[in-house]
Amino acid sequence: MPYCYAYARPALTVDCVVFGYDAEALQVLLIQRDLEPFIGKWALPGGFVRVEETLDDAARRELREETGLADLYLEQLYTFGALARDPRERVVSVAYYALVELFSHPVRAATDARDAAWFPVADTPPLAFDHADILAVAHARLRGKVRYQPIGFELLPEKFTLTQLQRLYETILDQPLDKRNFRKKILGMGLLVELDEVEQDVAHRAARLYRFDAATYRRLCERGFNFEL
Amino acid sequence: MPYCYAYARPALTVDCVVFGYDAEALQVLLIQRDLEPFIGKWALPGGFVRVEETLDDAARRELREETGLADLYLEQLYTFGALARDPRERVVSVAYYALVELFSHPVRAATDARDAAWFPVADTPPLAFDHADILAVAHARLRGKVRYQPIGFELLPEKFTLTQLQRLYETILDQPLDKRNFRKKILGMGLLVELDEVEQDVAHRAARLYRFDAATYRRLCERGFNFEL
DNA sequence: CCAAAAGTGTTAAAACTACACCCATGA
DNA sequence: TCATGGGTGTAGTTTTAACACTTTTGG
Repeated sequence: MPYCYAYARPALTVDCVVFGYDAEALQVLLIQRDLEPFIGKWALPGGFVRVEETLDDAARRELREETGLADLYLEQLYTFGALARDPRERVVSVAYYALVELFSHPVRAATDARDAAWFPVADTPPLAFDHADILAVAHARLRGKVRYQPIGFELLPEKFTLTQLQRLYETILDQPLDKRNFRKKILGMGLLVELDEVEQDVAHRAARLYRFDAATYRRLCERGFNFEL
Repeated sequence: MPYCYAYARPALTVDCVVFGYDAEALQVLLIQRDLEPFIGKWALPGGFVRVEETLDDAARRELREETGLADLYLEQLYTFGALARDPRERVVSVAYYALVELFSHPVRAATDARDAAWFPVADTPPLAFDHADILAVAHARLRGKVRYQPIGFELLPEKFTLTQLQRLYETILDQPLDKRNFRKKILGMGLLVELDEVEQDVAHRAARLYRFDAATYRRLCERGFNFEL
């Protein structure tokens, strides 16, 4: 035990709530623990923060190590510090949430994880630690944030149809949206580029594809533009 | 050094950004450090998290110890984990922000603090550590949150005039508001109770006093009400 | 030709913005 | 009686909400 301090210190971890979207429901990436405590239980990916890495770096490293995911939208969520979160000892955890396009990012279990898999947010298995609380906070944050930041696009492929986008918003906000009003509003912002492409392999009229124009968004933001709904 | 661990652990602190409002400007409560490092410099109140207390408890305890403040609106802000935040060693800090009615809560310096005083947010002395960054994040959060949560009332006395409320919003949002439109909107929400009292000791017509009706607000929230602007 | 989803405008109601004068009070 | 801020309404504009049919395509 070579690391000694004058006062007791809580352990510090990061936990990541990774959201994906599969045209049916909002999904969350869980790992099945291969370590005590809660061995065999499903949990959020995460682990201890090293003393020489930032919190963001720790979150990205743990995600890479435990699930194989890299290069995703990641943002700090909240820090959980209840006394009995972890049965072993006092552990404070900085939670992050991430958004990823589910299909183009296959996941694989690795370090400390027996398995890694997607579950519908509304229907997860029982989770280890206070991870159900963390998931609930993350879900609430996503619902709130999606209305005034264009982060929904992180959950879709680069090219998408307006109907896909609408379904995504309907799923996250859990309310139906009017098709014409939705299109008017979203196109009116001028943040979508209409592509010369349409959907493939559908048994009906193919929809036009669009992509989100991040450069224009940044430019508009500088001029005081606010994304909304 | 009786506390030893198998891996190195960052130290964990809390820091508090306490906002007040004095009819002129938004103020922040700072303490003058009486300890190394940054001895003599102004800083946010805060300190180490004890292993047997929650983060919220630590924030409240440090505020009480260093400034004498208790019973205020307190909310977690963000966790700061840059590698060189503290020149001594790796320290991760969970930042909180608090709102307090400035006049009825006198502050006094105490533990580890040579002095405690209010400064205009827009004109603080140079701050220790990364506390200027923390203050900036807290200020941005306050500006954002005040629009869709009725937290501005925490900065005013229990009984206030509509003009005081309007000035507060103008100060926080840093933009002028139209008097008639502001009154129409805020009264239209039905969250203010008109009292049978008016201002005292003013050299002109005395304004009616109101108070925020927290009970009604909670009731409306349950029915899906959303405070806005 | 049928099924399925794409795409497209209008209208009424509500919300927002801009704006100016009289009133009450104390000095 | 004057200076100071308190209190009040309306009209034009913009935004939002509700709503249904025709088109395209593949099976």
